[in-house]
Amino acid sequence: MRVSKAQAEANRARIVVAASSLFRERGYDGVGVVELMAAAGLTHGGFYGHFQSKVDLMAEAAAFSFSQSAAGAEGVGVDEFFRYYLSREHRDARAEGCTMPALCGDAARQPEAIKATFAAGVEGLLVKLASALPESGNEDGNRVRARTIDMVARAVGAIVLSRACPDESPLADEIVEACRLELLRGLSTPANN
Amino acid sequence: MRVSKAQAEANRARIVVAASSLFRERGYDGVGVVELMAAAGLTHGGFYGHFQSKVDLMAEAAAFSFSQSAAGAEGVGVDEFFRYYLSREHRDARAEGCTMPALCGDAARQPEAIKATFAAGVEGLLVKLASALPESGNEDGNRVRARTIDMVARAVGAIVLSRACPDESPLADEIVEACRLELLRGLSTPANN
DNA sequence: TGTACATCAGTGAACGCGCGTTCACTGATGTAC
DNA sequence: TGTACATCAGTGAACGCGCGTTCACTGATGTAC
Repeated sequence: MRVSKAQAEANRARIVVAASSLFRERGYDGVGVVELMAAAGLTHGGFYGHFQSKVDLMAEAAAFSFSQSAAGAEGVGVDEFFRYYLSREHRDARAEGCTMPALCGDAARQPEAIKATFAAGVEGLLVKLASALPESGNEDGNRVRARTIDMVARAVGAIVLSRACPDESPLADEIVEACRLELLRGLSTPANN
Repeated sequence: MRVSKAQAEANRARIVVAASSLFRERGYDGVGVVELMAAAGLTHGGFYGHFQSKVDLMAEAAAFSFSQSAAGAEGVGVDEFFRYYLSREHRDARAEGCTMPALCGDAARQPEAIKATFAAGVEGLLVKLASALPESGNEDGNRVRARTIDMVARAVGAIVLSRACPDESPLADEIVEACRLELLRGLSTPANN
């Protein structure tokens, strides 16, 4: 059942796309190779023709979702970015949402290759946000960088904490809302201390 | 090989203590019942005499580590609390550190009983911190609560992101340090916006 | 352009392994007399 | 206080299951002539 080279490449791409969603939704240990391949319309035996190992796909899926997020955030203001990031919609959209709150906990226990992919994803987001931040005359680059890191940590932490609470619990909603308000407030009155 | 009632109770407690560390270090899926029991000096067969299921122990271990953290933070200033929380020591001490950055990602995919335990742990920390916060005349209770939630999210997010970076990478250290500085700065100049 | 054949993407059975859980058994504890 | 026996905490073999990975095979693709 050989398949054209173009078809094979498309199949491979479909595996990566499906994996990036399934992993975000259920974690690296929560999805097996059989299900990963089935989600791309294939059977599991062909997996090792495309990837060296499951860990290999984990890294590639993470890289894909980071680049996808970066593309999606193109031309979006910092304000707008966090307004969506810290929303109930984003919290509930695990499969399509940001990879960081979905998989950083898992990534921390994975091989260095995966952690390197995550670090690159974080760095990419930091650079993008820092450059999109409204200019503030009396701030040096270090301070802008520190504030950007802090904002990302707040946003990731809020989603992580909110998702760990029972579905529909008041605390889950309170967390994303409090963090959104506080973060946006800080954004409108930049570094005055 | 029956054992005295007191001994059995002590054994059970040792299982919970060992589990709370092992789960934090390697995640819920990363430690099996055999290893959990071995860490308490027992064999796996006796597990179901103490707990209904592995999930049961997961909830109990989380409750234990939250109450342990609460006891350890007794009488500690907010300032001092976050100074340690956002340190490389804490980031590297996964097995003994805060349960939130270690297991919230896993908890999000677990049954509601576990998520309820996490929500209770978060709520407990929020109450403790809010009451320990230095009084600020012109802030109402809602604002204090929101700022407390925001601080916890920042701290948890920073540890989560830092641990997802390769060990010894500059970014891993930069994240905890930037967040510590920003958070402490905000603490010393309370809500002026 | 048409034919003959080598290539190789995808299939599905099979591998060893560790998982959570069950259960018949052991033997010290705790109780009844 | 001492003896006889029921209780039950802990043991370790066994269960079915799903995991990541391998491999002999199939048959359409792509190539050589």
